Amino acid sequence: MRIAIVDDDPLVRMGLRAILASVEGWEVVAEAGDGREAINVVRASSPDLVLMDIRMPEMDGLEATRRIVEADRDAKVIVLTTFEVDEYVFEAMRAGAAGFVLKRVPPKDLIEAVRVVASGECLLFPASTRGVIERFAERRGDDLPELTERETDVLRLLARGLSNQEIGATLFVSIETVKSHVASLLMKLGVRDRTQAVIAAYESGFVQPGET
Amino acid sequence: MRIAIVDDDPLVRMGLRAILASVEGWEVVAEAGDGREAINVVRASSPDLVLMDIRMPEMDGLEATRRIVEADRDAKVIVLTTFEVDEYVFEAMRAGAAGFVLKRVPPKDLIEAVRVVASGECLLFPASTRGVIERFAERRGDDLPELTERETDVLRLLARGLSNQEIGATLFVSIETVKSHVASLLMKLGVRDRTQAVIAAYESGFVQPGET
DNA sequence: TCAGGGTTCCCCCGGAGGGGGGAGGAGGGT
DNA sequence: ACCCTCCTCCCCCCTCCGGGGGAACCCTGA
Repeated sequence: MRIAIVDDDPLVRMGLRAILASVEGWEVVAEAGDGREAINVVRASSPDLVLMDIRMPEMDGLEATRRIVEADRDAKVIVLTTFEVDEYVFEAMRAGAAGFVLKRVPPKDLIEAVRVVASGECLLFPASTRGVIERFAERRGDDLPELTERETDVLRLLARGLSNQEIGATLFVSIETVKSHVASLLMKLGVRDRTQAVIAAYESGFVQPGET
Repeated sequence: MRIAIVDDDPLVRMGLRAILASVEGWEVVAEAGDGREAINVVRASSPDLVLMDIRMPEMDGLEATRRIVEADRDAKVIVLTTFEVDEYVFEAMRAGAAGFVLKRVPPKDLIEAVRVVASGECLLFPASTRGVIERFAERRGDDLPELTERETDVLRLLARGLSNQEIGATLFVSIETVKSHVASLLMKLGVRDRTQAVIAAYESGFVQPGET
C-alpha cells in the first residue's frame, strides 16, 4: 500500500515512516510539511492513504483534507493530532476524513487504524468516539415540554414545511383545528411563530437534519 | 466487573456468558430475555455494564436502553446487533448507549469493547463508524445555491427566528429591503415561505443544531 | 357525578409575510 | 462608455398566520 505522510515536524515524519515501513507491503511514497504542499504531493503521487497532521504552517490539515477529498471523493485521509480537542474531531469528519487518531497511540494501534481505513471502513479512537456519541446523545429531544400526540403530529408536519392548510389535509381535519393545535404548540414551546417552532424542533433534536 | 446480559436467545446468552466469564474478575450477575425484564434485573442488580440485544419481544433493546440510561445517567450499555443497519446505530446513540458492537465480531474484540466502555470511554465498531462519519460528512452544506453576502446574512437571521422587522433593525436597513432579500432567497432556494427556508438551512448544513 | 384535558370546529380581526411591479445608486467587468 | 449584479427603497394587493374569543364532543379520573 502506498502512503503519504503530512506533518510539519521532520522527526514525526521519520517516526511515522519507520512505523509504517515496518509492515510488509507498505510504502511511504510521499511526504509534505504543510497543507499546501500536501495537496500537490497527493495529486502527484495519488497515494492509497494519507496521514495528515492538523497543526501546520501555510495551510492546516483540515483545510488540506477538505481540498483533497473534494478533488477525489475516494481519497482516504486519517487525521492525526496530539491533543484530543473535540472540535478537531468534528471538523475533521466534516472535512471528509475517514479516520481520526491521536499521535500518542501505540504503533500497533496506528497500524491497525491504517489497515481499517485502507479497507474502506472508517475509524475513530475511543477517546474521540466519546465526544461524537455525546454530540449525538445531546440531541435527545427532551428539553421540549410535554406535547400531546396530536401536537407532535402537527409539529412534525410543521417541521417539514407544510402550511396549516396542508397539515389539515394530511391529518384529515379542518384548518381551524390545525390552527388551534399550532397555537398551543407555540404556547408550550414559548415561541412566537411557526418558524421559531421549527427552529426549536431542530435544536431540541425533535427532528434532525437528514431524516427526511 | 459485574455484567448483565440481555438477549432473547438463551444460546446467545450462554455464548456471551462463556466469553465474558473467561476474563478474570468479570462476572455475569444478571440475564434477561426481553427489554421489560432487562429494566427490572438492571435495577435489581445494578451491574457495571449491560450488553443489550436490539431485537427482542415485549420491549426492544433501544427502548430498554433509553429507560435504563434515563434512570441512571452513568449506566453503561453496549448495544449488540446481528445486522449493521445504520439506523440502529443512530437510534442506539440517541438512546444513550455507550457502545455499539456487531455480534459477529471475534471474542477478543468483544472483550476489548467491554473493557473500553467500562473504562468510561465510548466505542463504535469500524463498520458502524463509517455510517456515523458519513452522517456528519453529509452535513457539508454545499448543496445550497450561490447566495450573495447580504442574502446569507438574512438567511442566518431568518434561521434564528427573527421577523423581517427585526432583521431590518439588525442590519440597519428598512423592512422593504429585507423583504426583497427574503424574496430572492425563497426564489433561489426554491421554497415557498420563510419556514421552508429555515428547514433548507438546517438540511443543507448552512446552520446546525447547537451552534447558537 | 362532575371536572378537566384533549380534540374538533367556528367567528372576527390585525398584522406580518409573500407576489407583483418599479427605481435609483454603487461597484465590477467588458 | 456600457452592462450587469447587488443593495437599497418604494408602491399595491392579498393570502396566510397568529391572537382573541367560544363551543361541542369524548374520555379519564377524582
